[in-house]
Amino acid sequence: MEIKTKEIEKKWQNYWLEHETFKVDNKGKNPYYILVEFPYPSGSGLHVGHVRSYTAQDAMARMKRMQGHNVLYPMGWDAFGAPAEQYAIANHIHPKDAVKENIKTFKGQMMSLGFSFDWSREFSTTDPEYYKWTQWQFLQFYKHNMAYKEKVPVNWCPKCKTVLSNEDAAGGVCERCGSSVVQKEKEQWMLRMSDYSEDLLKGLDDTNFAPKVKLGQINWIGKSTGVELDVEIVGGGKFSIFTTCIETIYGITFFVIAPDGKLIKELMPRVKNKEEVMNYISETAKKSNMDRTELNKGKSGCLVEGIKAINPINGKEVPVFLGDFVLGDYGTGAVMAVPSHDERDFLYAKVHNLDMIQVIDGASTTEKAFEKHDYLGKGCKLMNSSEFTGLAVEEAKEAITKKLVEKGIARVTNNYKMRDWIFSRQRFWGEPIPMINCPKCGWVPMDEKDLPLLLPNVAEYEPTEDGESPLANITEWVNCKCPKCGHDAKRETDTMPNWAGSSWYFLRFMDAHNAKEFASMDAMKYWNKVNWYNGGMEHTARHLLYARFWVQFLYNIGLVPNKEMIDTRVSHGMVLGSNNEKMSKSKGNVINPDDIVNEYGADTLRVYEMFMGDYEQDAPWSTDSLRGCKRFLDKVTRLFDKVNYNEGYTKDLEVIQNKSIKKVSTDLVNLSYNTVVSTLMILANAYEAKESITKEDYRLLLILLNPIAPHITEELNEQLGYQPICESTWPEYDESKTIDSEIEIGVQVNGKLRGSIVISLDEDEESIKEKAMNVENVQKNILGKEIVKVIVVPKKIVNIVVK
RNA sequence: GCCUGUGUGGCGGAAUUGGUAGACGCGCUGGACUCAAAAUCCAGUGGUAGUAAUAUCGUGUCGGUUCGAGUCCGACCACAGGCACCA
Repeated sequence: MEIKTKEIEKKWQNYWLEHETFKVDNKGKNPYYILVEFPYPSGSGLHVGHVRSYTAQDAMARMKRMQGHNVLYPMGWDAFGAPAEQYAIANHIHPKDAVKENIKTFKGQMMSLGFSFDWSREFSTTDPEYYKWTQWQFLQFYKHNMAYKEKVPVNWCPKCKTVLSNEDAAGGVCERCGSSVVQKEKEQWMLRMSDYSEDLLKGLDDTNFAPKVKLGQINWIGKSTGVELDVEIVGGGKFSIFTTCIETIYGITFFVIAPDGKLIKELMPRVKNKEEVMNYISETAKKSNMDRTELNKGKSGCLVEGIKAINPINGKEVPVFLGDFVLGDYGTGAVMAVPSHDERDFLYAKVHNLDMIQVIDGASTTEKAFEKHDYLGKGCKLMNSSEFTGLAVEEAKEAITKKLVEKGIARVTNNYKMRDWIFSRQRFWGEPIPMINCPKCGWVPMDEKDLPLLLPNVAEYEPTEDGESPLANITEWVNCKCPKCGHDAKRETDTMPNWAGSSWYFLRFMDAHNAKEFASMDAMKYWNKVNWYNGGMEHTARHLLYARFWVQFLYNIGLVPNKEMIDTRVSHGMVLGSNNEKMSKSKGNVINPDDIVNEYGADTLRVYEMFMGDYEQDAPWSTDSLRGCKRFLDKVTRLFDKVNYNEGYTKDLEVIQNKSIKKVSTDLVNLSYNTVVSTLMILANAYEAKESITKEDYRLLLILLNPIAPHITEELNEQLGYQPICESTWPEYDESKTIDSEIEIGVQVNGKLRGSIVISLDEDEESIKEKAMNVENVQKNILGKEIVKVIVVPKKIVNIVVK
């Protein structure tokens, strides 16, 4: 049998397209929704990493279809974002044109790999028919008081001239351009995501996310339970602090407040060293949160002269400091400092030469101790704490809380790390925020019937110097009438973050061309949930949380059928370069899937990417291993010439065939793609060892291999004279035929392997023992020794214990 | 620092509930076929010793539990990713 790879791959890709093999309707039995993260269509084309996850889910989709499921496996484009905008600015074209080109490239590449996407549901987040609904949903957020505009300290990238969310400014550098991020105050649209902290936490119970994914979400939400405590200021006024260690309250020797918070502004009139304080505040403003929290181990800060605070438990007056390690937007923006029992406070106290009072006995308070982390005082008792002295830490926590709560100056509260979602971007290439600023009415939402609010059709634009969106310069676009009073007004020029469109795209796939709604309730009820969502680990915190928040909001206003619309979430490892580093142009280790498809064929690339390693772990590229997969497919092809004219299956292949069906069927849904391939290699090897095999033997191998290598298997199957595999059913296995009648088990003496015996499945223990004892090498090792006991583990092992 | 992963041959990696460690593939060595090469096929391939049977060591390190540990427990080390003076 000779196979012309390029021709047959094209042939079957056309067949699937012409027959609309993978197009699904929103009806029928067993709906099953498999989703892979849709790509950002960058200028560099499809990455071999995309091929890995798309192939994996494609294989699952193909099997599920053959098993009788109505499988939705859609694909689209997440095409708003900075790179397209920057490319467009540099080349003086409209980003939509650049995006159109890139999508064409991506789609062609995907086509050449034979993915079984339902292309009838394709869309891009940049299509006006799509972003109309993203804007519409924003209006729902606004109308339900979930969107608001507020001046907040934000991360500012001086190069991109835009604000970044905390997530985007990780490491103190702009995720996009690498410039240092500075802090700046700016009016931003915000979504009240923090209102959903508890729901987002609880909702995880209704999902089947992988444990590490759930943990990622939990850590991001960052719930902690503690006490919010009112602190009086000498001479009037008060502020609040949040602490999780209220039991150390007698150890307070100072308070620290955030230089970027509201409190210090309020106190300013009473501050004696205004100049010093102002200087420190402006110094802090230059730093990103990362600078403040990580790099500044020196514990910078300054005393706020003229302000003294009163420890509410004992009336003691202590000084108040500014310290940039306290963040204005977390907790209350102020902390109580107990240098004896908190490492951070300890270091701060050392630098500023402040008092320390030990209040937990046995928890030592030296630098060494903090290094060894024994300052938590677990199981230790309180000291220097008035009537609470002698209580264990946990008891004291409860008792002190009770007393303060009864006094009406403290509340038990939960605090969450997760903040509201900064939803504005000062960019051109995003969904325009459909809000109008009227000098008379203030912010007025656009009329829903006027959506979509289209981006202007201009190819020339630059970011403004003051950081406004490029849209601000396009006056004919900006100027409009107030929908409420008709007065001259101006549009919001900020656009949405690129997370917006991806927060609900999986809902749109359920009903991709609905012109009346973002998706009909009927369609969403039919598919019910995304059964299986695959993506990169880097998206399991941000994107997944945004998407869940978005869905929960839609659920609360009655627009989606479930509070969680994604059931299982799994993540895959990266495909690294052959040098074990991330692929990048600068490192010269990039593999272009087109080259591989051209030289070896799509099937070979698909098999290799499944075989390259543990799907959930990173794996380096190896062209040698790829060639091995090509050889495997050649071997499968050669087996065609072994086919005889006998009916049915070959009897003595029965066990390995049933084993293979079982293994492939289960491994394909357990992310064990690499062992699917090895199982099929073993099956092919077994076939090869035969003089000849039957048509049905051969076809079984082809069907099992089809999800991973769909082209070649369809072709060989057709040559055999069968109907296409994609229109066939998946084989079932007979459990009783998956077990060999005779198996070999090891024999150990004192836990060391000394030989092996072959036993039948129903062999009784006595007979097994006898066989084990008679093994020559076992005899040698037990000679002259007392047999203490003989352990026989059925079907596993025999261990003879001697002394 | 914290959280989460991951450490198994020359390489990628296998190994349901603890039960013959290294499946499968790559690479390498030797051989067959060939004028030759490619392709293919056959044999071998964790280290050490030995012609061999076999012995011994061996799943990041050190301990422990067990008849038996890659797998369980306790300390630690290294690497990767994420988060963070989070009070």
